Amino acid sequence: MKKKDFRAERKQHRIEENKIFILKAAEKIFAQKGFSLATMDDIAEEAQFSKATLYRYYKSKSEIFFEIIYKSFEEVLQKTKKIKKEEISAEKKLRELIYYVSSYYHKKKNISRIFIMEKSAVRKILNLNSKEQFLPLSKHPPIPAIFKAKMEEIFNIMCEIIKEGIKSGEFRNVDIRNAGFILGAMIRGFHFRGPMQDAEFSLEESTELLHSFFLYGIKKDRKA
Amino acid sequence: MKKKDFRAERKQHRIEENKIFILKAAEKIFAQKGFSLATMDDIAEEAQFSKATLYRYYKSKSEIFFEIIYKSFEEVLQKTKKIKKEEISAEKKLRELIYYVSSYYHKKKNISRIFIMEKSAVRKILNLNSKEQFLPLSKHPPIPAIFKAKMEEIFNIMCEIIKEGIKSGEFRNVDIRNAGFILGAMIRGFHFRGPMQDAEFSLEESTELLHSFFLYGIKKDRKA
Amino acid sequence: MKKKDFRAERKQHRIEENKIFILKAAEKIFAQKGFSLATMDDIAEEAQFSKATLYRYYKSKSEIFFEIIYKSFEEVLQKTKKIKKEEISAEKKLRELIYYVSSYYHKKKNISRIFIMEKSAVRKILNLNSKEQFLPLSKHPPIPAIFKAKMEEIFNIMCEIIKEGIKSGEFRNVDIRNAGFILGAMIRGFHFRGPMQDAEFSLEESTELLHSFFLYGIKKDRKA
Amino acid sequence: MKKKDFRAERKQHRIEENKIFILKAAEKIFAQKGFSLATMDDIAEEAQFSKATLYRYYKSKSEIFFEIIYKSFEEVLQKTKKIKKEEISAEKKLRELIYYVSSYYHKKKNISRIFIMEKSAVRKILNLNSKEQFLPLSKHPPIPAIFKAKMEEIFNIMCEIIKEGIKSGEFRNVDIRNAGFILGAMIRGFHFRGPMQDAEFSLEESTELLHSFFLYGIKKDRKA
DNA sequence: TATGAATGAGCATTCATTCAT
DNA sequence: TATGAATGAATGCTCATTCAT
Repeated sequence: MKKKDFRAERKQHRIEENKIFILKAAEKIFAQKGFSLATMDDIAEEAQFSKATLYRYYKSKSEIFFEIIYKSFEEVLQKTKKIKKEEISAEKKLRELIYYVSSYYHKKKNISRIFIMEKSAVRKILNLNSKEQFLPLSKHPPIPAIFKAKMEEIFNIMCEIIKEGIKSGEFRNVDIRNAGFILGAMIRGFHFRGPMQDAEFSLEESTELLHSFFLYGIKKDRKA
Repeated sequence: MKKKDFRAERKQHRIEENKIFILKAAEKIFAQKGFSLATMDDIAEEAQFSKATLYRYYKSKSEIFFEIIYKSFEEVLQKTKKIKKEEISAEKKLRELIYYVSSYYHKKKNISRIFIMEKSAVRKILNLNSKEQFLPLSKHPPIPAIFKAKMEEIFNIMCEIIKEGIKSGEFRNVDIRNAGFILGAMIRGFHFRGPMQDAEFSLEESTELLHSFFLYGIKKDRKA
Repeated sequence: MKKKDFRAERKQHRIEENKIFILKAAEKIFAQKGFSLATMDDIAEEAQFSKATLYRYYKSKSEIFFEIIYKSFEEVLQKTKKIKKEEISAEKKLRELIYYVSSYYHKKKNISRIFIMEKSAVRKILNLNSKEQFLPLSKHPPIPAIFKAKMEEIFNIMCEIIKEGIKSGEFRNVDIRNAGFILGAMIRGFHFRGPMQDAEFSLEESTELLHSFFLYGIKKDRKA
Repeated sequence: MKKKDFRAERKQHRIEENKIFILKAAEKIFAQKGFSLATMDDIAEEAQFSKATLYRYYKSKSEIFFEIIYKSFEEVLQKTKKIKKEEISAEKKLRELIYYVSSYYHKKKNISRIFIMEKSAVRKILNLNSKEQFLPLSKHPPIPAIFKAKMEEIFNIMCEIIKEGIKSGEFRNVDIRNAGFILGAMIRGFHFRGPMQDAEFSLEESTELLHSFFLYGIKKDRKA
């Protein structure tokens, strides 16, 4: 009995490993080529599996991409939650947030690019994966909803940190959601430069810069 | 002789008109579908030319895209120069700049997305225009000097406006290029939200928000 | 003006020719391999066009097959109508009918095989051409009215010929539709032998045989 | 020793059972989808075995199909022989034959369709069983003697029944083999209607119809 | 010049079959 | 023995680009 359990477990483990391996390979390829230009052959070669094998693990190219994005979101959400709970000043939380999101963008720069940018590709992907949306077939709930929800959750946490700062008197009494928006935009925009702006900042420099400008602005004198 | 000149001129004019017409059509399609998903058939249909005719005017799909981007840059550069020369405070110039760039992004949202984001599409595009280059896959493609130059020119103008503000005492004594960077990032990031964030701001609201946060930050108290 | 008309006409003609050429090639291939085993590559090679060109003329493999069947039906229907109108005895009409249908089966043996036999392939084909239909999987697919109508028309003409014969006193007073059914079955079955029955009859022999056996089944008066 | 024998026997028995079980499943799937469209996955799922296990019992998809057809033939042959030996009039034997063959077609409708119709599938199948043969594409494949022999045996029995009838004065003095041919054709054609002819006859009705039409074609003496 | 026609090179996906445990 | 995993070889279909008129 035990043996069998172990075996099943190991098998499950192998499957999980392979799926992750494929995901890694796919991520690399997607990052290099974007969604449309990436081919299953590329991914297969990178993953050192045959193309057909890819299809044992994932139903389609779209599903692979979907999975990558999904895991990304989840990861960011978890980390963001953790930061929020720490017992430090709002300003410090902000810094940590900026640092983490920056590092995330740094790591996943190109994948997130695709998601944020290849608008109609993404639309296609999500449509394809949710044509059967009227049937609760797969484990993933109706697609756009889940992403939207996760995005909002992340955004809300950002807002709450800002709120804390206002309450504690650290921050001005700005519109919270607008501020959240601006912060998100700054970080995003900072890491999504075009293919020709190559000024390089270290993670620390990036964080420092973003943090400082978001906190202080550039105006010399301020009324409130 | 004169007659011929006129004829040639008119012909040249017609050609120019057609090229622009094609560009407009292509822009619309690229905006809708991104680079990879847009087909020459789509563009031809939109432009009401035959596909083959497109190839009379442009060597390739890539070249069309290239041309669109190129004209965009030129337009932004001219406008930016104009703003700089106006006789108003740096703060006001900044506001105008934000307003203009925002409106630009608004108009060309999807096209600029593609340029900024579809990294390997861009690589492909630009390669075609300079076939001798075999680039390493890992880095930004070596961009034709012309683009780089234009970008820098735009960026420099932004920096000069900030510099003016510092000189005139309007702005804090921040690092100019960093500030320019942050400003660019904010605007860019503000207009490049993912496919599911749909908060909408009017152009005026956007400008106000960006301007205000860039100027003042969110911190309540400031030392310098 | 005239020139243009001619040109357009000639062009239209060329298109029609090519379509027919492709159809011929496809028919040959389908006959050799059946629907599923026939590939677009096969057809393209046979037609001496590139595969992509096939798709200029027909939207899909299914459509090609569909077209072949459709034209077949039409041809048979026309011929059948003509036979019915001739001013000869019912018995002779029957013979002509048998002769014609036999020659038709002979020519199109394998194509008609596919249509009559590759049930689920046909279902697939026809579904594709009429997506609006949601069929129960268990039964015959609701076929485009057009096919059903044509088939019935043909069948009805057969019945009418039999009816004529009964009225004229040539035939026994059998159930007309049953007799029609049997006649159809005889001819069909005669020409659809398995892949290992290779007794060969000439067209005349086939006709004679079928006619004689069918007739002496329903003929009222007989010598021997 | 004895023990071992039992074990071996039981094992053999299990194997036989499994083979039959697989055959049943395959038959169902083939009937639903035809040869080409049926996948080993389908069959495996239906048989509740793993795909690989199928290959333990049969070398290929083709072999499975082959086996199904083979058993069919054998069954028909046995039954036909039995009918022939019965001590009843030729007319009655004919009726029994028609009844049995009809019921057989009814049961195996789709399988027999495939065999009779999917010409090149059959060629493929049978080739696999005799790899040395490279056949011209235009003609019937050289079929294993065994099939041909069985078919002929069945056909011969039909002929002999007709012969009996002629001898006994029940039937006209027709060409025996031709009559056999026509009978076969009638039954076959009756049960192989296209996908759109859906007149339904009960087994009894079918038999009655076929018998009556065939008989009154060859019967010497008739009342009406 | 303008364009309908033609195509080579791909691409996502499938499936019969083999392999390793 | 039974099977989950792996894959080579296809296959239908697409699309940027070229050709011929």
